Amino acid sequence: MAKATIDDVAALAGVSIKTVSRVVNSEPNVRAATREKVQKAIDKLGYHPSQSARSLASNRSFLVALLYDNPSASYVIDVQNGILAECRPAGYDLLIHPCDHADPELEQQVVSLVRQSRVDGVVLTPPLSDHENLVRRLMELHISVVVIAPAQDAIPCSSVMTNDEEAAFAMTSRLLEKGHRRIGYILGHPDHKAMANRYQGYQKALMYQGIPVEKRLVVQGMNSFESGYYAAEKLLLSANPPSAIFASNDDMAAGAIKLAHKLGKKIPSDVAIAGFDDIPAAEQLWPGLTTVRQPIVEMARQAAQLMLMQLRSSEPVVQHQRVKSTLIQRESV
Amino acid sequence: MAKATIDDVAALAGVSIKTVSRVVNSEPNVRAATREKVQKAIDKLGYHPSQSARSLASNRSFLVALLYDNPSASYVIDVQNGILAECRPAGYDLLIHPCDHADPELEQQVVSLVRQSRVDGVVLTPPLSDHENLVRRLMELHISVVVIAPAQDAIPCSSVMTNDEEAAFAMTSRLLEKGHRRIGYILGHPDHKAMANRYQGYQKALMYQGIPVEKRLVVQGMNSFESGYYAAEKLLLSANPPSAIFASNDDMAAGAIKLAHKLGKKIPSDVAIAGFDDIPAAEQLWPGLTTVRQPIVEMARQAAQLMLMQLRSSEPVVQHQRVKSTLIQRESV
DNA sequence: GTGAAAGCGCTAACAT
DNA sequence: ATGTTAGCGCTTTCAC
Repeated sequence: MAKATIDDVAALAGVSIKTVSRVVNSEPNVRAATREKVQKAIDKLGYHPSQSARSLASNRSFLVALLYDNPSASYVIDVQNGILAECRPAGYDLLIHPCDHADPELEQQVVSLVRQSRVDGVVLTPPLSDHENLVRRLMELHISVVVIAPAQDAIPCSSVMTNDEEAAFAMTSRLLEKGHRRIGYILGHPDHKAMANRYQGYQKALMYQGIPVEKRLVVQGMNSFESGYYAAEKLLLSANPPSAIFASNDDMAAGAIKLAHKLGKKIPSDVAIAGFDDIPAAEQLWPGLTTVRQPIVEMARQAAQLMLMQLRSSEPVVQHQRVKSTLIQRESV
Repeated sequence: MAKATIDDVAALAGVSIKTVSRVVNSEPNVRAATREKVQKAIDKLGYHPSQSARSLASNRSFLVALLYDNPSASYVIDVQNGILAECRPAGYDLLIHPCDHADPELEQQVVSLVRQSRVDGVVLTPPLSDHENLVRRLMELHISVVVIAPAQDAIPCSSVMTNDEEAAFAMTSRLLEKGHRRIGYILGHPDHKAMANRYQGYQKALMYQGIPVEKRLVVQGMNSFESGYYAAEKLLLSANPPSAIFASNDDMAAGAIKLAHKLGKKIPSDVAIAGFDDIPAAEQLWPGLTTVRQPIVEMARQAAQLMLMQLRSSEPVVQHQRVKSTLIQRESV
């Protein structure tokens, strides 16, 4: 059973290759008896259709690409798993393609990828989701494009959105309920536009309670653990330190927690700390990190579903899904 | 510039398609002038060769698959990145394929993948690296197979090995130097044979100092954070608790640290805790986790190099690389 | 409900 | 150094 081809199967089953093709692709217009006969031949020969051959003939690769530029391993893995959960049963394989959102040649590289590998669709994660030129370029190639968690729904392709602003509003409100009035905020990477939505939520919650947003309580972070550590340093070593810190992602919150420990501050009594994302480390930290959980796997699944939908209907289908994040209460707040 | 084919390029350049093919594949026997002429036509038309067509014609897919069954996101991402760093420049794309090492149908699924997608090579990570039947099956398909960190070098294919036993020996010795005499050990998942090597190192270090291995100080873990937490519970709540705990991976060590905090024990004065792997969380924890760093990205790169080497030489090439892990001293020991 | 013929866009083996 | 001729293993179109 070296490598059976469709001809071998057809010969063994005593039918034409077209009929075998019909059976393999679950097409109609085959008598049950014929179908069974063919199936038997397939099993006996251990026949597996060649992707390359069917790609060439049908001009579809059954390949989906995931483009990402995200340092968070857990995020990427969750996205991969979510996409695969939908794509695999549908017969699509996943090509992964990490890239640099700031690379001026990004667009061209991606075009090469799409043209060469003939991928049928592309999924983008933040911050690529907000790279309008890239999205436009991709759509010109007439392939299916879906973006995960774009900052705005202005993007002209299907997307799965989150309620980041709302969730950040809720978290800030929670801090407020606990009696905190001076709440430090660690901003996310400026290239990640979605991070701005979280900051919006923070501001709105404060304003809602008539509390002014103090510039000195808002410091820049870059999404990394280290940047969170240093941002927290600015906050906690200042003349009038905040009683709580809300970091716009968990890695930075982890940095803040580590600094608090170093300074001998008790969490949450001396300083409460909140994060955003619910990375695996969030529950491993001491104390457990109160944060916002994004249903990443679910988002990726929905993105893949949108993609498959588009792939099936020859017409371009643009649809926007929305998922909800939830507040996870642990011990750090 | 809808979709140029090799014929379009040949026509525009005024040469035969074979010459275009030569230029595209950087083959010899083309005059510099001709090469340039063809290149210009390629650029002008925005020509990208079709993978499907060349796969079908050459019987190579330029696709490599990564098979893994590993819950650690950082591990998988590191492996992916390492492989891509080598494969991409060589023109190979990466297909990812998470799977279940305990699934009785695993072998068949993998065979399907390889036959259908016509992948040229497969990389396996633990615990798949020790799945002898799977490896054998894969090799029967005459594709290039490389395993990362197998427990033994008995596997009949190329591999990149680690010195787990040695590193565990070193870590245990470090604990001994610090004066610890009762060192608890949290075993890894029994299906991960490589974990047994770490335990070997622990035992040998103790024996080397004439210290008997106490059964009560060795508890079973399952590689997860939770299992580490419960294993540490058994150890620390026992009648005569150890003064140090060596967990065979970082996730379990993190669990042990969390429990120690809960019990109000100071780390490392009340109980020292050591891990293995150096996951990103290791430095984010409080106190920082003393652990063993495996050069995962480097291992993956080497694995990819072995694979590419094999892919280039038609003969099967079996080669074994060995990388060294290093002890990372932080504050938990 | 089934089949025959014509490619898909390349590479391989052999000319020239 | 360059060109010609066959396929690779399927899907598509159209005939029966």
